[in-house]
Amino acid sequence: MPELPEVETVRRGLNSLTLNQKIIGGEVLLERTVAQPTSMNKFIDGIQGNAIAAWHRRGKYLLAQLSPAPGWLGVHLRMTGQLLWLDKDEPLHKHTRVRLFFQNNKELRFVDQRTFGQMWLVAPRVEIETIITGLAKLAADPFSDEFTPEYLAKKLHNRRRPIKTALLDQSMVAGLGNIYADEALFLSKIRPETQCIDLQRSQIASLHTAIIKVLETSIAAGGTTFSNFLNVKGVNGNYGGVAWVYNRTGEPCKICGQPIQRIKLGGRSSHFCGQCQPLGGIQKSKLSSP
DNA sequence: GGTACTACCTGGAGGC
DNA sequence: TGCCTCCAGGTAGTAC
Repeated sequence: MPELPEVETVRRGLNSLTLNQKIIGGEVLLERTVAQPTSMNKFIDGIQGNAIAAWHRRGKYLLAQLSPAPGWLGVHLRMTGQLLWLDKDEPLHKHTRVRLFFQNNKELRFVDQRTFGQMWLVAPRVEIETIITGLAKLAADPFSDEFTPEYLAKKLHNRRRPIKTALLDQSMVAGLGNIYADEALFLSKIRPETQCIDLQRSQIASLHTAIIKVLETSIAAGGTTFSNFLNVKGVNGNYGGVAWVYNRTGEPCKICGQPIQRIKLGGRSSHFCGQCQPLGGIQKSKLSSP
């Protein structure tokens, strides 16, 4: 399930492979993948003849800046979406949803098993947030100057909800998902069900550091090995091998040896170590690397 | 306004 | 072997 590090890995790959090459056509194989415009012909007509000047990322959204018509192509991978840069004659995968044809027999292919992923075409001179409405709700990016311990403390101030649920809320922190929320909470020794209002300032500062650290570690590893994440060349990431708690239910904690526990919060699985992440307590740090 | 819950969707795993 | 049920999870919409 692509989160910020996976989306950033894809963005970097796309920027190295797809820029300044004319889009000569396309094909929409699953209509609901394209959220805007609702007409498939308008989508293809609007995008062809352009090239991609640069790929940007906001939270988990990928935004392609089009040229010469200064519009945008927005992509959200949701759960299982993949953007693959392939030769046009590569056999079609069963879950291929959208194809964009480039010069030189190349193709950008959107493959998405669970069909949650979406694409938007934003016409020139149209405010991007009016089309991709999720962008307007995004909080600060963890790698932005705006994302400081004070910013995080302000966001969590007086909130009566579990910190894990808050971290998954994109209006609190942009880009975190289930994997890295669990990992960041482990690194900061905070139990997932801890109410935001009960967090001490030092815990929030620790959490702020942990969020950045875990995201940087994963980006350096090329994203996660979990699920079916692939970069634009179809290669899996390497983060899974160094995960502290995610997807390790019952396995020994890498710090204390206690079995990793799993609970449900907000309908999502949360993984934690009951010893290293005591309820309401702050433990002396022993964490360095797995 | 803040929070919790549900639907969307497909394929794999597990039980019978 | 085949069928059924449950589970995974990001986001939008809805209810309270």
